Amino acid sequence: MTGIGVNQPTMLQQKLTFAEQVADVLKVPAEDIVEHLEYPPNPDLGDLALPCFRFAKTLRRNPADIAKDVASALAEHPAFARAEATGGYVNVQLNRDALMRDVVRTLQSHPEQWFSRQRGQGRTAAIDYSSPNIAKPFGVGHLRSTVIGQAIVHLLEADGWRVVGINHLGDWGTQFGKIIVAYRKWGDEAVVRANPVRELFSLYVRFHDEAEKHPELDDEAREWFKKLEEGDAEATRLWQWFIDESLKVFRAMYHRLGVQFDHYLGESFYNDMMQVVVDELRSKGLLVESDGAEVVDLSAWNMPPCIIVKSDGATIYATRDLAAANYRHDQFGADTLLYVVGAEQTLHFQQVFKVLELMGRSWAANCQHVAFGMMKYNGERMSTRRGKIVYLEDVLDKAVAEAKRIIEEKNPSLEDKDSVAEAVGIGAVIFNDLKSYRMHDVDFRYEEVLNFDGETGPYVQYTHARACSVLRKAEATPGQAGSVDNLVDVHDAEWRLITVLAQAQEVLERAVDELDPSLIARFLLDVCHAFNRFYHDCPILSAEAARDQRLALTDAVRSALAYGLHLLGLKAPTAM
RNA sequence: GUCUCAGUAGCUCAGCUGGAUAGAGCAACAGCCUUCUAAGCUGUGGGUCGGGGGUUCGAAUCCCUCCUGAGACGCCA
Repeated sequence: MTGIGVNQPTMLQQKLTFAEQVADVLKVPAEDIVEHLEYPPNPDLGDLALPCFRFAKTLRRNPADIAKDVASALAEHPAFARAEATGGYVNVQLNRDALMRDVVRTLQSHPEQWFSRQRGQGRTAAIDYSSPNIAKPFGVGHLRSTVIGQAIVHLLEADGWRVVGINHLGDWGTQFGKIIVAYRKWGDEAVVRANPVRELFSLYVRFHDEAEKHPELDDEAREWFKKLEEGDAEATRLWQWFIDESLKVFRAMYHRLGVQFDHYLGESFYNDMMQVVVDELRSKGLLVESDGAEVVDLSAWNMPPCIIVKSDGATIYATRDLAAANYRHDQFGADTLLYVVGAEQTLHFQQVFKVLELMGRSWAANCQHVAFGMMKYNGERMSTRRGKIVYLEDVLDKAVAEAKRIIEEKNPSLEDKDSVAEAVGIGAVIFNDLKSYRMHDVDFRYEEVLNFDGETGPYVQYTHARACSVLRKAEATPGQAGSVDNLVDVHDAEWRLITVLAQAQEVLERAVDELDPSLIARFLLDVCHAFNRFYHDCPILSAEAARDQRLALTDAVRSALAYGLHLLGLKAPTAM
C-alpha cells in the first residue's frame, strides 16, 4: 500500500492500520491483508472483518485460533474499540469518535481531498466521447457515450489527471454525398434553417427510401462525396453549412447536459494526416496487398486484417483513427487514450491498438476502448437510416415537464421552479444512464426515466436539498455548520452514515481504475439511504447535546452529495 | 460457423480480485407527516444466482461444457 501520503482517516487508512497491526501475527505483508479485509454482512458484527481461513495452511493452525490471536493483537490499538473472533472471522469495531471527527471535518471543508489522493498527478488522458454524426439528430443512443464520457473526465480529474476531452464528430464520408444529393433534389433552404438537424435528417431518411427504388441515387451520392473530397466549391459550401447548423444544435444540447469538450475535432480534421500514416506503415513493411486493398495482417493475433487503404485508393476509418491517435499523443501530450464508444466497435479498436503497437508506439498499451452496451427502444435496435430514433431533446423535455409537475404538486412556493425543474429532469435522465453497468444493453423506457422515486437522480438531488434545508433552518453556513469538537454518544444511524462516507476514496479509486461511473452513482445512493435513515431516526435541530455534531454531519453529507453529483455531471439544487 | 459480451426476485439491477443467512429499487400489500422537505422512512411477500460438471475448508463469484440473447466477423463508422 504505497502512495497513501497523508495519514488520512479514510476507511482505506483504517484497513491499513488493521493490517499493519496484525502483519506479524499472520506473517504476511500488510498490503496483502488490506486486500482481504471486508465489510461484515451485518453491521452488528462490526465495521471491518478479516476471514482467517486462507492463513490456516501456511501457519498450520486452525482459522479460529488465528482469529483469536489477530483479535488480541488488535485490542492493543486505539483505533479499534473492540475486536472479536467469531469462528474463523475477526470482527472489529472502530473507534467511532475519531473517525467521525475526521470524516466530517475533511468533508465539510475539502470534499475533493476526501475522495482522492491525486494518483493521476503528471498523467494526461485524451478521451474521445459523444462524437455524434453531423446532420443527424442527437438521439438517446448518443446519450450514453456523452454522459459516461463526461463523468469519466470528472473522475480522472478528481484523481489528479490532466484530461483532454475530444468530440470526434462524424463530419466526413459518403453519407455527406447522400445528404447533398437529397438537399439539392428535395430540400428547401428556409425549411432547413428553421430546424436544421431534423430537416436534414428527414432528407437523409428520404434518400434511403428513394434509393431502394432508384439505385442510381447512390452513384450520384458517391459522385458528390468525391467532389467534396476534391474541394468542389458547392459541395464544400453545403457541407460546411451542415456542420455549422448541426453544431449549433449540438452545442445547445451539451449546454443543457452540462457537457464540455476541450476540442471539437471532426473526422475531416485528419484528412491531410492520412498519407503520413500510410507511408509509415508501408515503410515499416506492415502493409500487404489483399483483394486490391492494402491491409495490416493481424492473423497472428487471431484477428481479421485491418484495412488501411481501400481498393479504390481511399482511406478508411481505421486509418483515420490511427492518425487521430498519433495526433492526440503528439499534440496533447496524452500518455493514455480513451475511447467511449459502443461495444459493437470492440474489434475495430482491438485492431487499431494492435496496429499502433506494431508501429512501435509504446503508449499503445495505454489505449483503452471504454465500451458500453446498446440502447434499444421497445426491444429493437434504433436505426438512424429508417428514422427509428428517440430524440434526446424530447426525452429531456418530458423529464423536465415531469419535474415541473411534481414541483407544482409538492412545493408550489419554490423559487426558480423552472431552473430547478430543468436540473432535476435532466439529472433524472443522466443518472438513469449512469447508474447501471456500462456493458449491459439498455431498453429505453419512458416509464423508467420519468419515475423519480427510489434509486434515481432526483432522489439524490432531493436528499441533498433536504440537507441544505436543515442547514438553512439552523441558519448555519454550508461548510462550517455545527461542530464535532465535543461528541456525545454516536447514534447507530449516525455511525452507519459515517462508515459509508468513509468509503469515498476506495469508491473513487475503483471507479477510476475501472472507468465506471456507476460505482459513484451507487455510492451516492448508499449515502442518501444512510442519511435519510438518520434523518428519520435522529432529530437534528431539536437535539440537545447532539445538535452540533448532527448539524456538522448533515453538512458533511451535503458536501459529499454536491461533490458526487458534480462528478456525475448533475446539478445540485439547494431546494426542490 | 468463429470470436466477444451478457444471463441473479414479476421488472430494472447490485454483489463477480472466492468467504458468514444472496442485497437494493420499481411494481403489490401494510404502516409512518400538529415535529428538521413523505421526490422520504419502516415492514411483508417474492430466488433451482440460465442448466450440468469440476477445483476448494468454502462458489453467484474461478475452470470446463451446454443452452439462451445481443453484437462483431475486410473495403460504413
